[in-house]
Amino acid sequence: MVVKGTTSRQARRPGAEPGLRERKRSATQQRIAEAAARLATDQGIAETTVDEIATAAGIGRATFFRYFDSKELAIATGLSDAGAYVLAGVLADVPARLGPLDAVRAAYARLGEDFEAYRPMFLEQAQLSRSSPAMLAWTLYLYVDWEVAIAEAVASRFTDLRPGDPRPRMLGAHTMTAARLACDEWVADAGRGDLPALIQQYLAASPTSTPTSPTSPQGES
Amino acid sequence: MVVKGTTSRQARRPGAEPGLRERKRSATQQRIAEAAARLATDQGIAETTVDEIATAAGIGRATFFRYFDSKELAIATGLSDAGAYVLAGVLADVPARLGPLDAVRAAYARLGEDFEAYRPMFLEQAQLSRSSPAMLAWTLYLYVDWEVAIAEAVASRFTDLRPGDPRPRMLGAHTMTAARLACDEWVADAGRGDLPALIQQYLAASPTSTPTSPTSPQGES
DNA sequence: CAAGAATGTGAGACTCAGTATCATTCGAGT
DNA sequence: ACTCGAATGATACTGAGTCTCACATTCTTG
Repeated sequence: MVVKGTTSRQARRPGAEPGLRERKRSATQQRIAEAAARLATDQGIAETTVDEIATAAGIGRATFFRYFDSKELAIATGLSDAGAYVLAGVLADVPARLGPLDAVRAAYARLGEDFEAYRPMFLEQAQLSRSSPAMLAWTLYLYVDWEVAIAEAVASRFTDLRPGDPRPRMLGAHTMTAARLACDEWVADAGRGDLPALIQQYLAASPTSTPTSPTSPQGES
Repeated sequence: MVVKGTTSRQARRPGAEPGLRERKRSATQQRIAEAAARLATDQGIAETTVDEIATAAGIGRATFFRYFDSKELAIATGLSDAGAYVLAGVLADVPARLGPLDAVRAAYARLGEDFEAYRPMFLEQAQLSRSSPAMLAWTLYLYVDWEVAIAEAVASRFTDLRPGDPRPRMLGAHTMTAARLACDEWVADAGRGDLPALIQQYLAASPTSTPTSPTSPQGES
């Protein structure tokens, strides 16, 4: 759902490699998202028009809307391409013996290792995502895609998984929620705090960690 | 954040009852949301203009945007006022001995009792919330308010709650996620299934129900 | 390689969402 | 009653998002 659907009535057989048309399409998609994110980061969202983004991406205005439903969505996509989507990829490299939740925590820990290098860029993007109601709304919309990606990435770690099992999707949502709330708190603190640690704290705060049980703070970075 | 903030520099002392001005304001807010939801339900979202909503609510066009940031937000608010916000209210009436998660499950069970009466209306609203990317984005945006409301409603059920404890917010998000995903599945099934039961299933699928541990099905409907 | 079908593209026109301004009206407190 | 701050509505304006159509590009089939 990240790429706006093509009108392809001309179905491609599943096994074949993507043709020139599809490669061009995803390349254009990426150029637009990158241009949108860069312009919005530089000049602000309101000051960036779709015309500018389209020109910067080397396409026409009408074409822009064939790729993204809204300006905010293009920006949010460009911001996040460098961000949370990689989590699904990292998840694949985490030891298979780890359970779903532990795998997520390990993946975040891995990502947190070179967090400091990206801190300023990350803060800028996190602030931009929250800078207006419309921007936040479309960011939340994108999170759904990430939830699905994470759900697919962890699904194999569930044993006795029945079709339609709610657990992978719920874990995907839980993961994104932890990231979102941790980011909220981090941004509210002007990006001074330790975001990876915050994420781990939120991840640990599962709904079944009943108050009577100690809910050990889990202070690992 | 449901009501768009007033510019009130003339602070009202916290104890006093709301004056005519504030009562009028929330009444107008509600009239707009209701008119927006009704028109959108009747004619569709794209076919409903802000002008129509404003006229139906008996206000001017410019005033509309002093109450809502976007058309979709007004519609989503109108749709949800009849829906999930009541959950926070029901939560207060649930026996105090229940823990946070059990309280949520009990509250949903209570709401599910007269679900059948509202099934058609509920389905219509759920479909409308998912009818377009923009509508879904703004619906997700509203869910954040509900998360906060639920978090506040369950906070007292956590023992040893430190300020800034992530658990209430995470539970609020968990609750809304369960409702959202259950609704997705329910809508995909054209509203034929048992929504309350679905919600309970999703609620039970907590991230710590590790696959190695039996993950007791918790089959109470 | 040729030709036709399917699809992607850009230009321009159009509707309407969302913002800003300003004169007017309304509510709260004296 | 009087005054100040806030809410309102009319108006005008920018720009998002949609639509259509002519044209270009890619895919397919022979």
